Amino acid sequence: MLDIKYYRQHLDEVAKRLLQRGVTLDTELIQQLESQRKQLQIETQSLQNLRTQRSKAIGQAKAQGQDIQPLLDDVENLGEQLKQKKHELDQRLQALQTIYASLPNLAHESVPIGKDETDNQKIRQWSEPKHWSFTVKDHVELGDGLLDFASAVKITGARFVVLKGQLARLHRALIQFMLDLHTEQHGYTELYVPYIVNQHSLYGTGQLPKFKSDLFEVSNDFYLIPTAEVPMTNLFRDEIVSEEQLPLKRVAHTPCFRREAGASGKDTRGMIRQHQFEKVELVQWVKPETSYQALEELTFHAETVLQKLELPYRVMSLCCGDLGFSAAKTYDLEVWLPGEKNYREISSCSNFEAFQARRMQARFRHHNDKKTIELLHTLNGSGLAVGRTLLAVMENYQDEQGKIAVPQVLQSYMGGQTVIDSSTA
RNA sequence: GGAGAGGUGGCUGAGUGGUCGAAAGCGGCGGUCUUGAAAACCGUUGAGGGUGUGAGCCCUCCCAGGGUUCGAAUCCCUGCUUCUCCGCCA
Repeated sequence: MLDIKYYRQHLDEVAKRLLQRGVTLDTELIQQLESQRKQLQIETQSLQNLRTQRSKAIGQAKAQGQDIQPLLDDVENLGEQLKQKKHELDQRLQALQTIYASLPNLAHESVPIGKDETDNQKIRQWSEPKHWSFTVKDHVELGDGLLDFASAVKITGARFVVLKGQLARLHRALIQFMLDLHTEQHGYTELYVPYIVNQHSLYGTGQLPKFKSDLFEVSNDFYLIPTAEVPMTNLFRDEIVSEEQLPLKRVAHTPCFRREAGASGKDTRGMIRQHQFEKVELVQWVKPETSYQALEELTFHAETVLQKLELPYRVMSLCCGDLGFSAAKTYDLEVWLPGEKNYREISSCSNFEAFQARRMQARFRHHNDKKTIELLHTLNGSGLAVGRTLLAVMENYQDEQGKIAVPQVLQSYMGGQTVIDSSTA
């Protein structure tokens, strides 16, 4: 959410910038609601003030043994009036809150203008797709025997997978490798977090109220996490940290659960788009003036995983129209998939500025001026999506016989094994 | 799952219907003293919001959400949560 005061004072500018993101703001309605709100709030508060004064007078009179009946008669209607005003005020406040909470973040000035993913801007590219002297297979063919979709359908349903043998181990090796890299070389502290969260947490990071249909609801007020961003970022909900603690950097590996409600028919082959997948997530809490530098660093931390795995990728700056709800700026890392002959998203690194922090009241106290409390800026990025990394490794490390070489950095996590052969694994 | 006791400011903890946003202590910040520091002493010290150019004035918040009352930290209901005991359990 944006600063309410900012909405009030710069409504036209906000409307203009939201339009870049494809969101039309009914400024007239907002202005109308705001002016009603202002009037009702003043009236309500003055009634509350009156009530307090009268109640105190009654208390005093009673303490002195005076007859309080005349005073009670005097306040007879006050409660009813107050109730009425409060109700009217609440209606306006709720209407405004509903509008404000459903509005996305404003894009940073450096974000490319555009409507959809075709307008995303390529920032850089690392390495080149390999040239193959044989017909490459995709991960579904390569994983024959180890990548078991049929069993998953039987156990659960579509968009799940069972991994077996050396492939399951490679999957686990990737997780260990990523966690070790980020904790040992990039300064992140590892976390283990709940995979089920309440609605307050989902509101804080921006999944609720707008994107409920993307989530698996376990029971009333319990949801499976769609990303570790939710439990991690909410660690500092309603907290005031001291400036010296910043930047805070955390990493966690969790499964992620997504309904993929809007994706029916899309990416149905293989394990590109699953209801359950593993992700290693990077989260940072930083001072506002450093958040864009932090975004570059965090993106580089994610890129490092791909570089060490020697997987060709490119970095895309998402345009206004393709930006996620809470993000002010996002870099997507797209890995080369020979089986698809295409780059596919494998990490998304975003600066949310104060958008999430405001929703969750995550703040810091200035070191020099202890009275000053300011909202933090939050960032996160996948470092990386494990399922997609696994299939990227499979497709990029295949040979003519359909065997998969184990990337060098993973070999120590695989007991020294250098090749996965699905016919023997 | 059963029984009992709790949840108050950064922390400890008092407050069981009236001028309480809340005693006291600790901690923090500023000062006096000191060559410096400590000690001692003095002062100060929660958050969110409304309104106003401003000084200020005002509202809300004592786990959360409802309720009773002229008035609620205090009484009632629901939920969450912590601790102790019992049961069950990876």
